[in-house]
Amino acid sequence: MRKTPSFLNAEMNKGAWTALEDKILVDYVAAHGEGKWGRIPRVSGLKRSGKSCRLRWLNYLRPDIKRGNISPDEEDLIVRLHKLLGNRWSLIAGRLPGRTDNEIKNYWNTVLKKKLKVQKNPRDDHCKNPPAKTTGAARSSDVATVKPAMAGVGALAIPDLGLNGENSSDSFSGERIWSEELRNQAIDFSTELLDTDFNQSDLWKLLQTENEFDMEQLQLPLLSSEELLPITTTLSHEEGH
DNA sequence: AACTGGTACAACCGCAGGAGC
DNA sequence: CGCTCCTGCGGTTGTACCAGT
Repeated sequence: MRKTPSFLNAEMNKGAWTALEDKILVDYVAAHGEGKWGRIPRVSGLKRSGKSCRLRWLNYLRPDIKRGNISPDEEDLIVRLHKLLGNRWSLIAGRLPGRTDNEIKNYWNTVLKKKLKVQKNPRDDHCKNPPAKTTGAARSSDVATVKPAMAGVGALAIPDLGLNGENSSDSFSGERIWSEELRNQAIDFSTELLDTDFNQSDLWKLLQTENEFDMEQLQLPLLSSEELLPITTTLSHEEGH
């Protein structure tokens, strides 16, 4: 791989961005759009590498960045996605609107790693956050008729509420109930997977090649019948056209 | 008030892969 | 086919901030 010429490196600023640099970058993107990051130093005179500009824009300056703490719902989703995808931060971030891969990665490394470690060794935390067990209220057979793998992938994001409406604890957050918004988002994810040619998708190939996809092993709650409804409806619609 | 250790997060680095020539 | 450029990803580092002593 080619490296940036040393004479350019010598001129590049490093470290924290100044307000002026931010403004130059924002102005550039407003005028030229995203992409072609390597041209920014030449065109705008900004003494930052293209990579640095891209990172600054994506992780900080982009207008749709969601500021503030990660909500418990988002935290749950991160944990579930991480169980399935591993350290694919960009994929995980793709399911959390307004959050960046860098932010999620940092959050995982500084917060969630410790939380999960405590859950694995509850004595360390004297049962403050006892690890919940998967109830298995919704069995894998429930999804067997609707392209089980796909339904399962979507289901990873949805805590099982139980067929009778009572909350069963999920693998991370105990008995807390997800917000309607995030639940809908997770169901959208499932539907999206069905809408797309999932068997050809990168995610599907990844799951197959890496043999990571095992819902039982992951102890992830599967979709209840209620939650499967929007998916089965979509599928019936597709197959019946 | 000064020091210290821990935490959170911004930023950098190396690498891989795709596109265009 | 190989080279160059560009983009994106994940791991790691640097540092500001904060709480505790």
